[in-house]
Amino acid sequence: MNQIKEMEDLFYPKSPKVKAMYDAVLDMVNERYSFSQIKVSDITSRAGIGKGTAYEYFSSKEEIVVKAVLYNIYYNMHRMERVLSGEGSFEEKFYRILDFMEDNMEPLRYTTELLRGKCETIHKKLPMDEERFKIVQAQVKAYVNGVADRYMETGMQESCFTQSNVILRRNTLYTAILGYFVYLTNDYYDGDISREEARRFTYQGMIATLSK
Amino acid sequence: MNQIKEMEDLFYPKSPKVKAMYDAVLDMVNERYSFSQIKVSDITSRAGIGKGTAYEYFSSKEEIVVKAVLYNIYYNMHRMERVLSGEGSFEEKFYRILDFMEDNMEPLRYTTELLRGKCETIHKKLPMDEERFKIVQAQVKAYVNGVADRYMETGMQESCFTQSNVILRRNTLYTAILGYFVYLTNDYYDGDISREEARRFTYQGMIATLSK
Amino acid sequence: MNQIKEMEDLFYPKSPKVKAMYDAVLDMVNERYSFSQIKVSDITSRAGIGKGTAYEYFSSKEEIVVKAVLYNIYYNMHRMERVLSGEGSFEEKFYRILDFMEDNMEPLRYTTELLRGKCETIHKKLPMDEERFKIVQAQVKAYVNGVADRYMETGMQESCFTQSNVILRRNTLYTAILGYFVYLTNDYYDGDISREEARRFTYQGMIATLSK
Amino acid sequence: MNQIKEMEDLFYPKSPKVKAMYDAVLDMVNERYSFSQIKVSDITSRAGIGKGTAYEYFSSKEEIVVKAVLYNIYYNMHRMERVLSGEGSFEEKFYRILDFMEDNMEPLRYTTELLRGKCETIHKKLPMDEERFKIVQAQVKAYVNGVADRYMETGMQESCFTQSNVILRRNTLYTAILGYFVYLTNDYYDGDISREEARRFTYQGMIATLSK
DNA sequence: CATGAATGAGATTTCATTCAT
DNA sequence: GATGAATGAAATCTCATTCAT
Repeated sequence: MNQIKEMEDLFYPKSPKVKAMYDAVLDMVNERYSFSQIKVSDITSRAGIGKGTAYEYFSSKEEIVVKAVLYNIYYNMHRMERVLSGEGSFEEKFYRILDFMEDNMEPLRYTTELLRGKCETIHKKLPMDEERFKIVQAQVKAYVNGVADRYMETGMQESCFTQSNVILRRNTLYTAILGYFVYLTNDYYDGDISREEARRFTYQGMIATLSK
Repeated sequence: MNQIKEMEDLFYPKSPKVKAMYDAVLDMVNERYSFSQIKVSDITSRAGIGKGTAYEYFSSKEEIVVKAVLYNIYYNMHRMERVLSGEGSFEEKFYRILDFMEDNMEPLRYTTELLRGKCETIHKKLPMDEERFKIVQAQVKAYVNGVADRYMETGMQESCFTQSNVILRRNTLYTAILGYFVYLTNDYYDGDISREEARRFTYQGMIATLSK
Repeated sequence: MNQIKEMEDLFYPKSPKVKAMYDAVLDMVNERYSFSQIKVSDITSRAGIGKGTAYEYFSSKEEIVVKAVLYNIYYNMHRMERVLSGEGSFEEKFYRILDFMEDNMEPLRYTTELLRGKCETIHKKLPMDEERFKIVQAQVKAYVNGVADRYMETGMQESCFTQSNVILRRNTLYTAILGYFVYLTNDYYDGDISREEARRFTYQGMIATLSK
Repeated sequence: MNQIKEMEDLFYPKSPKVKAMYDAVLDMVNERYSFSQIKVSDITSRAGIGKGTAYEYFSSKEEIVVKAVLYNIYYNMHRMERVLSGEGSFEEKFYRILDFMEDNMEPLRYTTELLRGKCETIHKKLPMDEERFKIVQAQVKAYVNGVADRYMETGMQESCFTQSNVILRRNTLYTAILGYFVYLTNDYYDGDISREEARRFTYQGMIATLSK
């Protein structure tokens, strides 16, 4: 719990300029710029600040981009958590998750890739050492898993499915979300399958997988 | 069919030096080097040739890397196709697919990311124009989809499931594969879920999703 | 004499903040920071003041550093002058000079190097023009030479040596001091020659050089 | 002896471009450029090569400059050694040493300053670690001392002086050379003392210091 | 007066690409 | 064909200086 508190301290933007830089990075991520295609000068000009200013708040491009995407995850998971702990059925909330994923597809992909890539180059330039970075990564993951687990628990309580193994339930949720991405990036738009059909089919697949 | 023929001409390495360069690129991809982390000098030194030689066969780094990964897909899909048209039950073959995916996880991820990224920079440096490139991309996709569709058809014939919509079947296969990736990259190794359990659970989820 | 008065006006720190900045610079010089390694932000943070404040009193980094070292020379030569015009034999005073040099070795070296370096860059940033700067330099030199000459005159009066040429006497004094530096930076500490031996040998060398 | 061999390997320029870069650095040193005033672009343009070429041979500006000055010392000490082991009296050779010093005053000063400065910044950028660098430094020093000691031994043999302590003799030589620098940088040119007088006086001071 | 956030000119460094051999 | 030394455009990063508060 105070781990999350630490993340909050780490990533909550202290200044509007930092926020503007995070937004600039995330815009570029949404426009599918890769890490090396994102130039510091692009970030600062989009953020409407001078190039040198970036280095008042961060010590390298690597730090800017990594913190921007971690901030994004943290910020959005927070919003999602509120939605999931609010009103609505298990199924309705599943579609809210898909909405959310649709809005954040690119940063999520990007984060995954960034966190998985050959990191030597990146780690060397981060202010935190590799050990510290792994802890942060683990915290993010634990946080996300916690949100997913609590959500799946409500599905169980609503008798939507019967599977009681927490890990299988969680991974099945992740798989269903990825499955929806498959529609998004492939066929739903070419008319064969409507967006609604894809969503319902995805939901039912998850339920079927977790039942009996 | 002559589309495939064309790909074959395009990607089948004409010279052992080209093959060595493709292998070098794919090794680096497996070691999680990102596109910008792959240096031309690394490729040529790993391939055991001079740096200038790369430009005898390709006109840019972009061309080398893109062709290497497309070659990889083409080559492996070919092998997979033979497996899938050979002996064995639908379920057995599913596990062969997972084997294959496990062996080729990195290049597959990489290819996906590379083909999805902001391509202006890359396209500008490819010898084919964007139009031409999209055709190649579409051919690859159509080829892969064809293999998947024929495989799923055999599952229908063996009465493993009842779903008759080709697109839903295909995407459910892709989803199941991605779902197995979720285990690979997350939990199966930390002891909660064994590799075998993860595979069986994945298979059954796919069958459940496609039944009734 | 009114030249010295002018130096006094120029370098006697008007405000405790200026004094703190001079001290900060001199500390860094003693720690062997080169001119470009001394950052304005280091000076001000060591002096315990804000960065902008430096520019209330000086118009460039160059001016701060140059005035700090000139101030240092002026201040210390003043102290030395009092010692040399006080009680004690010529030989005793020589050892006091060596004491003093030992304490101020780094700033003295630094000043020498700074005043000798390619000065275009530095001059362009000084509030005084090159002409004016040369005058100040000449004043410093004349002042130092005056102190040395008066001291050597007492050696003559005490019949320590016979050389009557003022310039030869003065330069021999400087040479002896440099010679002691040779011991300080080389051998005296490695056990072969003790600090006391080095000092006595240096003194006797000077006397021998100036006799008959 | 094979230590010297190692230095030779390390500093003898392998390519004319490297030699041209060394010359460019040494020219700038002679023009009194400080380390930070020497820009890589100046070095390469003076050497008549492209900026990137510098990084084919060296991995940082620090390495270029440090190797240039070490090369210079090594090269010149070599020449000097030949002179000192050739024909001529002890006194004649002393004036040859002064000639040599006059020609190489700037690089010698510079080297001294460079090797004495706060080196953190510089060491971090050298390809050799601090340990290795200290060994090279020690080799240079041992080499120079060896040349000096052999020369002073001949003075003893020619009965120019009586002092038998090797370290005192060596340091007295160094002091005499520095003493001549005092004339060079101060008074000899303003007409009071001729260049010849300064040299003779310096020689006699050294002999007097080392006699009886 | 005092401050420190903001700036951008200018430095170092990288690496895809060329081309003489 | 094959090579790798040479290149320079373009990137990251530093830090003296300004100026609104």
